Formats: sequence, C-alpha cells, structure tokens
Amino acid sequence: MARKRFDDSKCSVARALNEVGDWWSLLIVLHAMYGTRRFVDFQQQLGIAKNILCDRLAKLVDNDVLRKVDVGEHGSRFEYRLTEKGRDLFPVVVALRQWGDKWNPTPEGLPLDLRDRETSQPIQQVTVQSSDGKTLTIRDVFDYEQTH
Amino acid sequence: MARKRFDDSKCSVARALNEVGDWWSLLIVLHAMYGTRRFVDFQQQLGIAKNILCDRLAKLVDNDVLRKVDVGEHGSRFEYRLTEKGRDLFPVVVALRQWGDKWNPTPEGLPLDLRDRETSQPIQQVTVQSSDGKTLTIRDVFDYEQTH
DNA sequence: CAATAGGGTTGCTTTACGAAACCAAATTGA
DNA sequence: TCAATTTGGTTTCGTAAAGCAACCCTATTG
Repeated sequence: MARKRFDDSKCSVARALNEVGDWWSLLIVLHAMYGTRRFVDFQQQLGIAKNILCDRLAKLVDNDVLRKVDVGEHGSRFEYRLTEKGRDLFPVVVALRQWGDKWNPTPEGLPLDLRDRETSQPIQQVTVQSSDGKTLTIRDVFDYEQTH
Repeated sequence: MARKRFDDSKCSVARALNEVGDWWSLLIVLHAMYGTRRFVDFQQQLGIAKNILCDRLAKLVDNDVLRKVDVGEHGSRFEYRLTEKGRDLFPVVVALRQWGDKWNPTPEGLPLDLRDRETSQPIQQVTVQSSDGKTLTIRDVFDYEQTH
C-alpha cells in the first residue's frame, strides 16, 4: 500500500511534516534562509539530484512555502524565494540546528553558534515560554511524567 | 544509488534530520511527549505498521533519543521513554506544531492552542531571540535579503 | 488455556533517488 | 548571422529503499 499521507490528519504536526518532513525539503528551506535562490545553487550546495530538487521545489511552491519568481528578461529565468509561510519556519530550523549542534557536534568540535548580526552577540537557545516569559518544559505543557 | 545519508555532514541541521527527519520519527517523539510509552499504544495512535514502528523505535534508541526500559517482572515488557536528548526536541516539536496550526489549520478551525498547565495561560509563540530578549528574524541572523 | 504484549519475517507495492538524456532559451564566437 | 556552447530546468529510467499487510513466534497476563 502507498505510504501514508497526513494531509487530513487531525494532528497539526503531522500535517506540517507532510509538507516539510522529508529528507530534503527542510534543507532546501534552510538554504533559502541562507540566501540561496537559484536552482543550480541549491543543487550544488545540497548535492541533490536535479530531478529530486525539481520535485521538491515544485511541492514547496505548491504548499506555498516557496514562490517561483520569473526574473528573466524574456522569461525562463527563475528564482525560488521564501514566502511568509516559509520564513515562518525560522524558529523550527534554528531549534533543529541548535539541537543538532548540542547533541551531534562536529568531530572538529567547533560550536559555530548563530549570532545577532547587529550586536554580534550569540542568539539565545530557542525555548518554549509561558505568557510571562518563563521557560516551559514538557511537563508544564503536556500531561507527561518522567519517573526518571 | 542509495539514498543520501547525512551522518557526517558539516551541517548540523542535516545531521539532525538524519536522526529525526523521516516521516515517522518526529511523530513518535511527539507522542512520547504526550505520554505514550508502550509499543501497542504508539502503534494504535499513529496507525503505523508494526515493522516500521519496530525499526523506528530501534533507531531512536540507537540515537539515544529514546531509552528502552524493561518494566516486566521477568522481562519482555518494555517501555520507550524519552532521554534528555529526546526531551530536548520539545522546542522543535512545539515550533512545528505552531507552524502547522497557523498555516494549515484544521478544517474545523479550532485553534486548540497549548497552555501552561499551571496557569492555564496560552504559551507564547516559539521565536528566535537575541541575548537581550528581542525577537529576531532571518535577516537579523543570516545574510538574507528579501526584495519582497 | 485464552488473550495480550512485543516483536520478527515474508511478500508485495509504492516511493525516493541518482544518472543521464533531453530541451528551450540565452550566450558566445566566427 | 548562424552554428556551437552554456545555462536552467524537465523527463525518463532503473534501482534501492520505504512502507503496509499478514502471518508467526515467544512470553506474560488473566
């Protein structure tokens, strides 16, 4: 039987994963955030096969995460730019990157943290916060208990 | 040729996706945060085939996201519990859920937001923040420009 | 002894993926 | 000016992997 799809799942995480939950899509979004816009640049930076890139870009455009913009003089030159929906994945990507840096650091061990370009200060760890700014754990939000 | 793997990628997002970037893994982690611990409960709640669940649980245990705990009197009763590494995915999951709620709301349209159980107040949107607490955009962190 | 939990195995279909061919528009260059 | 090449992207194809269903097996619970 076909792979299960989550388009109509009642779980919004499942629906989100349906759009950006495969191997390549979130990496494409990440590189779009780095500033990449052109097909060939995505291809070279990611080392992805052209047909797969083609497919993923089309799906991301379909899902309104990217926008395909004609930038050619007479057509046939395109750029893929993040929509607001795509830009809204910023916290997801940063949280994932911080998680990867913390738990799977490079063998070289350089932390290479992200910084606020204006102040050159490292950014904060992405956390879940209550309305008054306290950092929340799983226990505070879900009915989750950990008997260590 | 085989699917590309990112174990040794210099990009920590790629390495992270290598561990939790497939269709099922993050949903399993999510349900573990909801409180699910048992094989059959995961299977029924997710509607996942048993061998796939088996495989994913083993990989998550291998990657130290889950811990397999023997809770039987004489063995053969197990629970899968989040490790600290697994619990550390909390901001990722919440950010993804908020993104899904915002951009792919349920047809019924109920926001069904997350709340701090102690105060019953809705939690904040997960954001990327500077060291002094300002919310940062992509532009503030990456060399990203958007010509609208 | 029956039912349930926690898997493992087999068989089959669908998808993901890379390689490479293909193609139209743009550029080069003679 | 007109063939040759490059750029940007799509299509085709063969293979490897993902995925589901169904059956099996052991140990525990009741």
